[in-house]
Amino acid sequence: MEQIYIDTSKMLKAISDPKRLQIVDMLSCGEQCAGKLLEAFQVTQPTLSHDMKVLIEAGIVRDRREGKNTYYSLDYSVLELLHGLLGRLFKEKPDCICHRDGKAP
Amino acid sequence: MEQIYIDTSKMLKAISDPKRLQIVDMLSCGEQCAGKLLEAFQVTQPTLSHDMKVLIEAGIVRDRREGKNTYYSLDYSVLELLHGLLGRLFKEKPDCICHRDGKAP
DNA sequence: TAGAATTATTTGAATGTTTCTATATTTGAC
DNA sequence: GTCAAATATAGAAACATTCAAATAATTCTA
Repeated sequence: MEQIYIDTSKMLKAISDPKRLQIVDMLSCGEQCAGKLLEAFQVTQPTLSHDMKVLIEAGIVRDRREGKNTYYSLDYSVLELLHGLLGRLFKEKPDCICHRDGKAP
Repeated sequence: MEQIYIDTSKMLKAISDPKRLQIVDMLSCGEQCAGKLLEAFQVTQPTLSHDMKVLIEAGIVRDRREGKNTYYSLDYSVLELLHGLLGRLFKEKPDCICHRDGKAP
């Protein structure tokens, strides 16, 4: 299994949850602190904290501490990479694995 | 929770597995029958059958029976929809939920 | 209709995810 | 240093997912 599939699927898994997808949507207009995000969702604080960690570990979100608050923001370079990857994945391409002989990598 | 997040996350979840991502990649050059896919992966036949069902139920893949064989192909309209959705999700937009008052939908 | 080939479904065990309560950590204000 | 506010971590229960073995269903061929 090629690494690209593993890395991509990790990012996709992070946003393949309705709540986390909505968090990404909320961050798309700029960074927000945990408290603001918590107000917008009906979950406990530890649950949100865990979800943010999942997004951070996937590379999609960055965190920044400022005083008592933690601010979260999207990593656009990673998101654009993911978006481009998917665009290429869906389209026919000369180096597609279906053109290779034998087993898949 | 708005339906769009639920539907989108269902599609994302379907392709958030390295194996299924690779299957989508293999189908991006045209339809393939189950036997061909099975040759390319080191999984049992029931496992592949189950994975195909997940992709079909997410709307990403269509199946077509021809004699003893089942042929799978990508639904490009759905994939382009998903791709466009993600593109918009990541970018700032006037109707973003972060601009709304009160709680998130 | 029998038999073979191809794909689908069921079942169950192992594993992973979600999300809570309780507790800990970090930081600013006093 | 002590307290309060904001966030993180630990632990546990409930729930969902993964995947192989066994079995069933479908369809062609003879």
